[in-house]
Amino acid sequence: MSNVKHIPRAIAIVGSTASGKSALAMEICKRHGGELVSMDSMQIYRGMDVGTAKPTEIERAQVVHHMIDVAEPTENYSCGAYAQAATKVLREIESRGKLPVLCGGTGLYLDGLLRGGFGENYADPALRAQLEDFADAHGANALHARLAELDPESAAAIHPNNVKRVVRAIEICTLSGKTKTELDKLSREADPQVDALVIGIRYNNREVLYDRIGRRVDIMLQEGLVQETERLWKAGVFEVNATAAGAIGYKEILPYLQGHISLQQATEDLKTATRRYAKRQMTWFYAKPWVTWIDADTGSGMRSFEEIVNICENTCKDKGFLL
RNA sequence: GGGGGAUUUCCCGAGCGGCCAAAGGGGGCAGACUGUAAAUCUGUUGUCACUGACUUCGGUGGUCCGAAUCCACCAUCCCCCA
Repeated sequence: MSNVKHIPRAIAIVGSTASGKSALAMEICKRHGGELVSMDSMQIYRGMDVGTAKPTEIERAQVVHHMIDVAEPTENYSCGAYAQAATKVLREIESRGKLPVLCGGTGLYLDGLLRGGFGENYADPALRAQLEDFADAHGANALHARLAELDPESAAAIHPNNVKRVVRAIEICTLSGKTKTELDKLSREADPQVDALVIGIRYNNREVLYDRIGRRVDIMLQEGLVQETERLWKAGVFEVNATAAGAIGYKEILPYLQGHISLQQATEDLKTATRRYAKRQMTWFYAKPWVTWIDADTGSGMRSFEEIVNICENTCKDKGFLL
């Protein structure tokens, strides 16, 4: 039979938005012949550049970037599709003798990659719509009861009010012919797709991070976030109920374009939404025992970029991911 | 100068004599999340020695067994007449 399947090794850099993870990942790539693999559910989409803080042309010329601009904003990408495509990319990078460096803030995508076992992408928009209508008509609890019949364990794990998740779980059970619980179990037992050293950038002083977020938003506005949103609007992104329409930035600017609120209000909303998102990312990553944390700020203030890069390199060396 | 309406907990905003530490929303804080995830959802949000006590509803003083809710005056803001 076959030998043990080779699993690509990779360094993964995670953290909340505006944490500085991209700059760190770029630097690691430059120094060690790496190629960057984005783990970002929104940089996936073409034409969403300013709002997703996508790497610039210059940056992409300096370091090869993957998993960016692989789908249209009007289509719906998925975690499963990401896991499969990214796994392939990682293998290719390694076969080229380069170092794969994953970087991004979409925790679910990282999970998908680490756990593996994703097969077919179970999705049926018509069924989905039908289930949503059922919830509207009969209430969230009634829909939840349907899931409880199909897959009691999933039902127990998902709050009845979380209609979106309940719908998705029923969709998966229906299309796969298995319970979601069974599929999760299979995925847990499957071989991991990547052997990754996950490094997280952390801010002990939240104000420091929030300042960075504020500044980043101001820059996005200067770089044409409003115009970009308008382009997406005209392309119909907001009409088709696309995943991309839920991206922070466009969602907050749209009411301004529609004349409902002032640009100042939209800017404030955007900053608030970004801060809240950052908090959710922190909650997600803090709960993962396998993240090795680097403190971006110490008791005496912000660390220099140089210092952060050095700590990261040393950590990678200690764990055998860099020579 | 005269008449009317406001003032509520971080913000917006309900409440119009007891069931009010005060609805609801926002924000904050904490959390969940393996298949749409920058999404979605949950809890919590006056203080404390916390199944109870204490301090809050512009200010001061009243009425009442009892007031955020009624009365008087003061302060600030808005509208109308002049």
